[in-house]
Amino acid sequence: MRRAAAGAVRPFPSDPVRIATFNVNGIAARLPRLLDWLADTQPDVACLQEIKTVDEGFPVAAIEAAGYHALVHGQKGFNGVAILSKQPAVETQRGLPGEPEDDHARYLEAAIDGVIVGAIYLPNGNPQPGPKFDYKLRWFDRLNARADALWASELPVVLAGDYNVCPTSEDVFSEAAMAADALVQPESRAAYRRLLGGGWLDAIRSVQPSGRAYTFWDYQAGAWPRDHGLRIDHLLLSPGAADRLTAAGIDRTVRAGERASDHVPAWVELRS
DNA sequence: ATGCCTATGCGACATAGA
Repeated sequence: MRRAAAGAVRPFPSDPVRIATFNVNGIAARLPRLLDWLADTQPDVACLQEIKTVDEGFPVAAIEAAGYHALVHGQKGFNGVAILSKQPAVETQRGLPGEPEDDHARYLEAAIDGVIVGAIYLPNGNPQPGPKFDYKLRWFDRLNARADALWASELPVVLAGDYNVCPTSEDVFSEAAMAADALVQPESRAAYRRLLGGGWLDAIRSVQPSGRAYTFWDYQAGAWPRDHGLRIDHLLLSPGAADRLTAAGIDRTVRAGERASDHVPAWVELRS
């Protein structure tokens, strides 16, 4: 398959556009793995979560050398999102409106090559019940409001990221082991279902309607070798994007690498 | 019931993750 060379604009406009999401769990610790993955899979857009650095700490030079522009919404120590793109990106939103005292860096959005791409790092919400879980649900409400506004624009939109929700029991290695976890609570699942009910397409499930499609394996308790995973990284497509969907997948083998993130990338391809 | 493991911070343990 023809793909753009690193650093070049897409030379064949008829090629599908690949848009990916990857929770790197620390850009500083993960840079070698990130660069390997970019070189191997050549996504046109990559939404990153948990960069765990301020904007000034982002390795812009290495990312540019790999052929990508970078938009960064960072934070000291934890959280932080970024959007990498081969084509120039125009930022359309930084943070979600609706809660001025919220200082977490969890949302960044840009227009790239005619597609609106939102990078999402939804709050984990543990322990639940409690203030962190309440924050998660409020943040989910704000995301739903943003999704409604984007829907109304009728533009092709991809909302990609770590949603910290296992949508159904098929997305959890063990419902019993996870029963008390914020990721599987009915309120969390209901908020995610509200997006789908509004018409957004869960791209991974649209190509693989059932069965395991995990994107996360804990570092602890041998979760990866036992395949005790979760599906929590999702790409939601508006109708304008869904109409162009040609493929979607999960780069599962990334989890086996040296000093891997606990998440792996997920991606979609949209025809031009 | 809890910790297991990993990353970050101005660190010599704590916080956060999921």
